Amino acid sequence: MKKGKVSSAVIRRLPRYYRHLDELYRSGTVRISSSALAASMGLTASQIRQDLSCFGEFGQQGYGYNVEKLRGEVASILGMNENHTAIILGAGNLGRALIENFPFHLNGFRLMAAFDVEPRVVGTRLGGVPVYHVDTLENYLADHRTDVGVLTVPGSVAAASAQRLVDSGVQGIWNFTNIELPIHSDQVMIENVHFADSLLTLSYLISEP
Amino acid sequence: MKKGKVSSAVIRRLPRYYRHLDELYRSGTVRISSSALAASMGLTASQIRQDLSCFGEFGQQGYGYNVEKLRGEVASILGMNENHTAIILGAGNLGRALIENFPFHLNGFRLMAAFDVEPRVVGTRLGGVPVYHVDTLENYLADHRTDVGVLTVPGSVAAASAQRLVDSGVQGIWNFTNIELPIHSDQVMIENVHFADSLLTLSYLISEP
DNA sequence: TAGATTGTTAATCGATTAACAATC
DNA sequence: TAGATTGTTAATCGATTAACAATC
Repeated sequence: MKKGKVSSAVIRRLPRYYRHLDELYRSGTVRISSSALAASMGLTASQIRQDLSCFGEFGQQGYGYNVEKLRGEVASILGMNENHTAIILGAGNLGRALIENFPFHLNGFRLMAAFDVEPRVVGTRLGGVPVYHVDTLENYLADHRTDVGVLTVPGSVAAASAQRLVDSGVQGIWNFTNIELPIHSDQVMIENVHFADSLLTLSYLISEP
Repeated sequence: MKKGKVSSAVIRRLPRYYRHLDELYRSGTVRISSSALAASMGLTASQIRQDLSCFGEFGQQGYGYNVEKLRGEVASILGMNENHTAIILGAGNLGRALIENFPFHLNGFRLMAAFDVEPRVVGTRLGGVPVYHVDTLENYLADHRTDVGVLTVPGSVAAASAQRLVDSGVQGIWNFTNIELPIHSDQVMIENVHFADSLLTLSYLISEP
């Protein structure tokens, strides 16, 4: 039964469900029970059933879940069928790594353009994606509906770049800078990928008790 | 008062505390109260005091916390003073981005070496870090105490590479591949940076209600 | 049908928040 | 001293787990 508000704990688990279901699907598994999925993911069957019940009834008593169907449902819940568009700000090493290696299309996104200031890269294409000068960002965004801006600029210009994205009306920012963006708008969702936080967590875990 | 077991929710907040305290410190702030810190981080003062009390008593009634001291305590809790060493497997785009741009030393790590198979890069240096052939990995690890292996190899060799790191006795793996590593050892901590999970979370948040 | 397994309600557990005595 | 703020204990809230009737 569709509920109003889904907790952030559940939302954070959804991509993992998708990943596991996709793997099961590609390995040819047709059906799976909540307890089998739980065992393979290191969760409890109860939790999986409870999580899924936030969005609907996808299983069948005595049978379990059809893998292909459930995978599709989770994809749909995640918005993977909504033809999201993205642009990326910053075509340095990390930006290039994402442009050339990250499979945006497998996650329901089309990466439409990149923006940078470096004369050697502006005007070229990286992995099929055109690179424009960042001065033309607002013009581009006015003409092309863009859902997400990927932020891989230097920290020194992160806040200003984010503000430009917000002012141009993007819905989400995927932030790879080490800055806590000073954006507090209900209109814009911010998802941070803080490498340092991740490494420091690992540092804690391997350190002296 | 030092407690036995610290919840993972608390651990995940520690790097953020460090980041904010470091920023306060560098901006010249000398003291801060739990409520002021809470306001600036979007938490409650209660939570901050509760979190810190897992590790000791760092404040003073009527005064609050000395920023420099608390920053140092959190750094120490995170293991930032333990001279951790790391190597990186995979010097492709993403690997290079980390080698050249990620400030390992600011997080208590020294990045000692990179490993790859590509003849054009093996034998060179990237950002001051020597690149060796991955065939020499075990020899290197036998001779150099290494705490963390950073995994930026293609997904197809991720599991095998991780196993080699584990067999050579690293304590932690910082995993950037999109694979859920099939390592289940109490000896090795794994920290995943799953880009796709992060983007799909954002996808959910900006999608139709 | 009998066995299996769901979706959901109730019970438990853990994490966050509130309150306050201690004290700088 | 008086005001401020801690560390900690108690209360609340939310998330996870257990149990079970419904049913394929």
